[in-house]
Amino acid sequence: MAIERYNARVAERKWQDIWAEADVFATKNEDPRPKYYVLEMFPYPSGRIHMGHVRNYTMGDVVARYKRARGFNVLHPMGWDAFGLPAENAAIQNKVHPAKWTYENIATMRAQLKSMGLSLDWAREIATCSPNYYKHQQKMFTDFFKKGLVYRRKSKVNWDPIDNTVLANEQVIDGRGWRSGAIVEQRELEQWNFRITDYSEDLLTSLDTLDRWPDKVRLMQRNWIGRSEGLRVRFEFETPSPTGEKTIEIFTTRPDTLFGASFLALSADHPVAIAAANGNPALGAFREKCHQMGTSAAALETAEKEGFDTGLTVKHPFIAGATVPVYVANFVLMDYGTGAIFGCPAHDQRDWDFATKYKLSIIPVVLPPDAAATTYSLGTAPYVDDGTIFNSDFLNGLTVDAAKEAVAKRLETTMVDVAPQGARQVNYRLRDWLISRQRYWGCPIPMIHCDDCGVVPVPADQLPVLLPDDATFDAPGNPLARHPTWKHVACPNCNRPATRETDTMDTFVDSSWYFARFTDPWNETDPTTRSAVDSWLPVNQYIGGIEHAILHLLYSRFFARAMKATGHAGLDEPFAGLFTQGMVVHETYRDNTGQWVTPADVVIDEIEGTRVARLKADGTKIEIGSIEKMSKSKKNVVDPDEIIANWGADTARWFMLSDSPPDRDVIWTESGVEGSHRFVQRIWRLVNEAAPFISGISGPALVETPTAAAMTLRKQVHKTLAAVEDDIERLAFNRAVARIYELVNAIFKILADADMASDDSMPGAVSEAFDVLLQIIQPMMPHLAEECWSTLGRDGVLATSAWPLVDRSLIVDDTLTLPVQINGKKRAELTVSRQMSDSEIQAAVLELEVVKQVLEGRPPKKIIVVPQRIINVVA
RNA sequence: GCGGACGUGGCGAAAUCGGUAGACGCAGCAGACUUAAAAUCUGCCUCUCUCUGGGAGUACGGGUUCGAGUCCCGUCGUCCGCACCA
Repeated sequence: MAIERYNARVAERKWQDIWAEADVFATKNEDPRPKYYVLEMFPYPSGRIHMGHVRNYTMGDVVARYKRARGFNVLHPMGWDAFGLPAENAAIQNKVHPAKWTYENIATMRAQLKSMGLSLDWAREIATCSPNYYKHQQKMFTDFFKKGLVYRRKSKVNWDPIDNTVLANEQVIDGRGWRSGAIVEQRELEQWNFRITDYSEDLLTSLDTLDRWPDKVRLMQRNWIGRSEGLRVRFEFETPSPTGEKTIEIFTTRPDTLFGASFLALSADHPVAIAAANGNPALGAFREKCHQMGTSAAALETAEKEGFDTGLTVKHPFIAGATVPVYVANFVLMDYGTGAIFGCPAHDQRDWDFATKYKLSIIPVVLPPDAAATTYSLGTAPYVDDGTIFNSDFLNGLTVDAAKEAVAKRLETTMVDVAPQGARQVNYRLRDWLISRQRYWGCPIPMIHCDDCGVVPVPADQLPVLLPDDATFDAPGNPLARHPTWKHVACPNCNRPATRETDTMDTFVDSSWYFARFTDPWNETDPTTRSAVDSWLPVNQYIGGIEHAILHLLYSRFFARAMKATGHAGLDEPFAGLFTQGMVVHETYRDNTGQWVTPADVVIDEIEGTRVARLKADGTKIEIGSIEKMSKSKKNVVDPDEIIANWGADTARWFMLSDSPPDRDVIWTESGVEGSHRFVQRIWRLVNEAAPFISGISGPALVETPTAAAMTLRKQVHKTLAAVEDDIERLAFNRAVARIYELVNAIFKILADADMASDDSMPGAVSEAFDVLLQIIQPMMPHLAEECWSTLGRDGVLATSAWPLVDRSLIVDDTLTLPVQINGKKRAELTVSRQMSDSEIQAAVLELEVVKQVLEGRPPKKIIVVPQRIINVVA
C-alpha cells in the first residue's frame, strides 16, 4: 500500500490550532517549577518577516521547546519594536498614519510568525508604540530624572536646513541630507541625555561576569567603553592668558614623554581657543573651518591634520626656562579628556605628522631596548613601543611604566596656583547617551518647560503623555513641535501656561527594557512587578544579531542598572547568556542589462560540472554573482511565506538548523531546502511503514534476552539522545541535526534488514527508537513530530510531553575498536574488551602481523596506550 | 593604522582533552525500479602512484611531541569591529 506524502500545509495548521486551543504555551508566573527565560530580539514591524527572523526565532524556539520538555517553566514571549522612522516615512509617502501602518504590519507579521509554529506565549505580546507600554517608559524617565540620571545639554547635531530637521548619522550621505540633498550643518541644540557614563567602570568590569556571552561581543563593548588611565597636567602660561586662567590643563596617557613635549594642541571649542580668537580674526576663521568639517567617518579619514599657532606659550613643567607653543588643532576633541593635549612627536604618529608639518622640534626620550643613547636617532617614523627613558633628567634610565609613575608622583605634589600641577585620571571613550529625537513616532519625553519653574517632569498621575492622533506629516520638521495645540499645557507646579517637550525618545530606549516588561505585561500601574521581574531576570538565553553587539546590549545593561537605582528591578545584568546568530545569505543574479534578478525567477542547471542560471520565464541566461546578505537592493531575498507555503514551516526550520554552525552565516539554497524536505518525507514514510508493528507498544517493552540487532539499535538511540541533549544545550544545532540524520539512517536500515515478525525483541526496540526520534525532533520540526506521534497512536501532545531519559548503561560499549599506529601512522585496528588492562593490550598489539613485520623481532622502543582512544607503537 | 576572529574535499561542514581527518548534508557520477519521468532504493565520491597495496594531504614555511587540523613562531589571505580618544 502506497503511503501518502506528508501534507505539511494541512498538518501544520492542524497542530497550530490544537496548541492554541489548549493554550499549551501560556506561561504562569506562579508556576513552581524552575524558571527558564529564552528571548529572541524582538522585530521591527517593517511589513513582512524575513529569513533572518526565521533563523533567529527557530533557534529560540528549539531552546524553548527543549527546556519545556526538560521540565522548566519556560518564558518565551514576543513583541514589537514598533516606534521608529520608517513609519513616519510611510506617512509622508503614502499618507497613511504611522499607527495604522505599524499595526497593520504587526498583524501581518504576527500571522507569519504563527505560521512558523513557534511556542510563544502570545498573551504577553507587547508593542512599544502602545500607550500601555510607553506610559511606563515615561514613568521611568521621570524617575531617572529625579535620580539625576537624565539631563539636558547642548549637543551638536546634524541639521538639514531644507527639511528643518535633525538627521541621524546614517541619514547623512556624503555630507548631504538623504531626502533634501541639502548640505548638512552642525548645530547645537539642547538635547536630553542619559547619564550612562556614571556606570562606565561598572559596565566595563561587569563584562567579566558575563561568561555566557561571546568573547567577541565583550571585547567590542570593552573597546567601546574605552578605559584609559592617564594624568591631567596643568601648564602655566608664559604669555598673558586670554581667559584669566593661569594654566591650561591637558590630559595624557604618556606623561613619561613630557621631556619630549614640543607643542600643546587645543580643540577649536576649548575656552582658551575661543578667547584667543577674540581680536584674532585669522584664528576665528580657523575655528570656523574646524566646525564645518564633517563628522562622518569618511570626512575624518580624509581630513588633514591642521593647526593654528595662537602665539601663546606655556612653561614646561620640568625644564626651567623652556617654553612650549600653543596651537589650536582640528583633530583635538573637546569632549574627551580636557580638550587639550601636549604633543610628543618622537613617540606618537599623529604628533609626528603635526610636528613635521609645522616644523616643530622632535626630541626622542624613549630609547628602544637594543639602541644606544649616544648614537640613537629616529628614522622617518616615531618610535611608539616600550623602552628606556633618556634625555629626561630625573626620569633617565627608568622604564616607560616607572617614568609614568615618577612623573605622576612629582606633579601631584607640585603646587601651581593653589592646586597640584598633576592629577591622575581615568578617562572613558564612552559618551552619555543622547536620546532626543525631533520626531513624531516615538515615546514623548514627559517634561514641561515653564518660564517660571524651569523644566518640570510630568507628574505620574498625568501620564501617559499621549501622541496626538491628528499630527500632520506633509511639512518638514517635527510634527509635534508644529502641532497647533498639543504642546500647550499648564505647568504642573504653578499652573501657568507652559509648553511640552516636543522631542521623543531614541527607539533604543524602548528596546532597553522590553525584556523586563514581558515578565508582567499586565501590570497597569507600574512598569514592572518586582516579584516577577526579579524572579524571571536575567534572561537565561538571549538570541539575536551581532549588529546589536554594542548599542542595544550596552543600553540594556545601563537600563538594568538605572532601573535598580530607581527601584524598578533588582539586578544589574539583564542577559546571563547571549548568542549572536549569523546572517542568512544567498547568491545574487543579474541579467544581461545588469539588473538584479530575484531567485524566485531563476532556474539553475548543472551542465558539465558548471552551474548555469536561466530566467524561468523565457530561458534567458543569467549571470550568477557573489553570495551576499539577503537585501532588497540586490533582490537576493527569499520570502518566508512562499517557503512555508511550498514546503512547510518544519522544512524551513530544519534547513535553518542544518549544516552551518548557528553563529556563522548560512547560505540559503533551493537544493538545500529540497534536501530538508526530503528528510521530512523520509521520516513520515518510516513512521508509516513501522506503524503496523509498533503502534500498540509503548516504551522498549523488552523481552528478557534481546537480540544483538535490537541491542545495537537501542545503543544508537541512547547515544543519539545523549549527544542531541548536549548539542542543544550548547546551541550546536547543526551537530544535533547530523546526529539525527545518523539515527534515521540507522532506523531505516533496521526496518529494511530486520525481520520484525520473527525477532520478538525488535518491535520494542524500534518503538523506543521512534519515540526518542520524535521527541528529539519535536523542538526542531514540531508539527511533523506531532503528526507522527499521533500516527503511532501515542497519547497527548508532544509539545507538553517530557524529554526521554538516557539509559547510561547503553551508551558505554563492552568492546572497543582502537586504531593502532606505528610511529604515528595508522597501520591496523585492534578490537579489545573494555576491561582489558594496558599490559594486555600491549601484548595483543605485539601479536599483530604488521607490528611484527616492522619490529623484525626487536623490542619496541615504547608503546603508548591512550585509554579508549589509540595505541601508538614506537619502533 | 589599532584590536579581534578565521583559513579543512566541488560546496556547507564535523573532528569536547593533542589521539583513526573529512561524520552528516548538498551537488555530482554509475546502477536498480519505470514504457518514460518524478519519487524511491543501491554503490562511488580529498589528491596521487607502478592500484589485492602505497604515498601525500587541514592556506604556506618552520618548531614542540610517540603523535599536531588542534599547541608555539613566522608569512600570506579572508572577514569583522574601532578609527584622530591624546
